[in-house]
Amino acid sequence: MIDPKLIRTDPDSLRAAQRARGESEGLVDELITADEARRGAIARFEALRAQQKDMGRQVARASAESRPGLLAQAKDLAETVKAAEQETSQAEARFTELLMTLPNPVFDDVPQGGEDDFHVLQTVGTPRDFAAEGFEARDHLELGELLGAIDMDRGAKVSGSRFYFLTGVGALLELALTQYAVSRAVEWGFNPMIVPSLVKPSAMDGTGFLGQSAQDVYYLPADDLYLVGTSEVALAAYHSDEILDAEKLPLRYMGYSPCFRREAGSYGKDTRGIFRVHWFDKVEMFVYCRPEDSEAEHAKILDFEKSFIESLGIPFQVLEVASGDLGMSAARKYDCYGWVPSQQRYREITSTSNCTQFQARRLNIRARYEDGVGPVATLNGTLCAMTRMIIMILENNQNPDGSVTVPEPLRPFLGREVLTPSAG
RNA sequence: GGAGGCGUCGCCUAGUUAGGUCUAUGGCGCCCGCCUGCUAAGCGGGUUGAGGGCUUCAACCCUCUCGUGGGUUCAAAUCCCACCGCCUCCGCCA
Repeated sequence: MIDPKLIRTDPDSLRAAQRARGESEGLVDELITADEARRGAIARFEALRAQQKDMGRQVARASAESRPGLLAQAKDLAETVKAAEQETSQAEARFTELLMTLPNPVFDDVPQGGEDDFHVLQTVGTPRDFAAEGFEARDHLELGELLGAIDMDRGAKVSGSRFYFLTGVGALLELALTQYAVSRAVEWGFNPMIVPSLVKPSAMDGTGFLGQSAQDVYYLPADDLYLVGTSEVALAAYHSDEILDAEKLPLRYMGYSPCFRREAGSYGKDTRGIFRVHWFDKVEMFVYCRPEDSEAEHAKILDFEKSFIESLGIPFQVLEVASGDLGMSAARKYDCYGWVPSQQRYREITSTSNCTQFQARRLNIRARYEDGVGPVATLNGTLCAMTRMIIMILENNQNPDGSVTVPEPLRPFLGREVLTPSAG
């Protein structure tokens, strides 16, 4: 069930939003036509149905003489009702189909353009000058191999390209990062959740991952299940078909799960190491809130991300992503890009999206407000994507001998201050 | 995987064996009122939810809702089919 209020609100701003994304404005007109058809069909059907019910009562009470005549009438009516019912369900299906293809309207002040038109909002920290320190920075894979932390060769042997094993201190590092991330999230009031990474099509579609990004998703046809690319999917669908208590908003969840990505469009890109892999583990933040609070909640999530990255001593930039690169569900998106010394540039480590009411409408998540029932807003944000964060930590904290200094906050969880190359 | 049982309006529950004011029973809980110095008890009333219409609000009207989706029928909580979920037992397994 889709909340039909969506397209009655303001067709003009929907058209503008479509323009901003470089998407078809005609879709909006089609939607409006489909909605009118749908409403008309429903009204006709409901009226007929009322008639039919009334007639049913008459038949039940009818005397033996009047019964046959009434029955004949009722029979005719039943056919009309059936036809109207079919028309209604077709009109509904058409409307839903169109609505599911409509991306979330982008906020007006989002930078226009595509992948390269992001705005840099902030730069935090200063990249180390390795030349001045007298040595050349190793990349994360070289360091990982020296430390006995990353094994790509056997990853490829066992599972194929873009798979890895984290070994020894590598495994310990991920576990420590996980513990640290979870402890911070809990401290900030997020309810920790370990969530399924296989979900039904309704969950995948509801979160907006079966649109343009469908080719990036693993699908298990034998079971009609999808492997999630982020725990956002399970966390969003968690409250699907529910009416939440507005008093309890915002609801803040932290999800931990493996994430699977086919990386279909990225052949030959970032093939070295664990930067771009088919599977990684991630601690994710997810928030349900009142629509009018979504921008404030978004800012909070971004602050949490910044605070987490900064606490690990990684120089980074905060970007606001441009309209054409937002994906289907986001009305606004901020990415944090961490410094990668071996590449001499900033690369994505976190991403937070304000999906406003988009996912809530598709997943039928509402709340009971003072003035009635309506959709909530949903937001998500990366707290710690393990592989990317491991890269950042290894490269930014490396020493000339190939050892890596463990960032202060991780030490209690890792039980050591420095990772040293293994003798063998 | 095999066998059996069960899904009713917050919770429990009647109704399903002969389909028809079921326009869903009763209890608990909750809400309002009465009573009371206060509380409890007692008494009276209300209470499934969603969508839409109308509307200042309220009232009122219509549709849908008995796990979900189909089917049979003039008419389905009730009959038929499929699916989903839960429980018990067996097998297998972490």
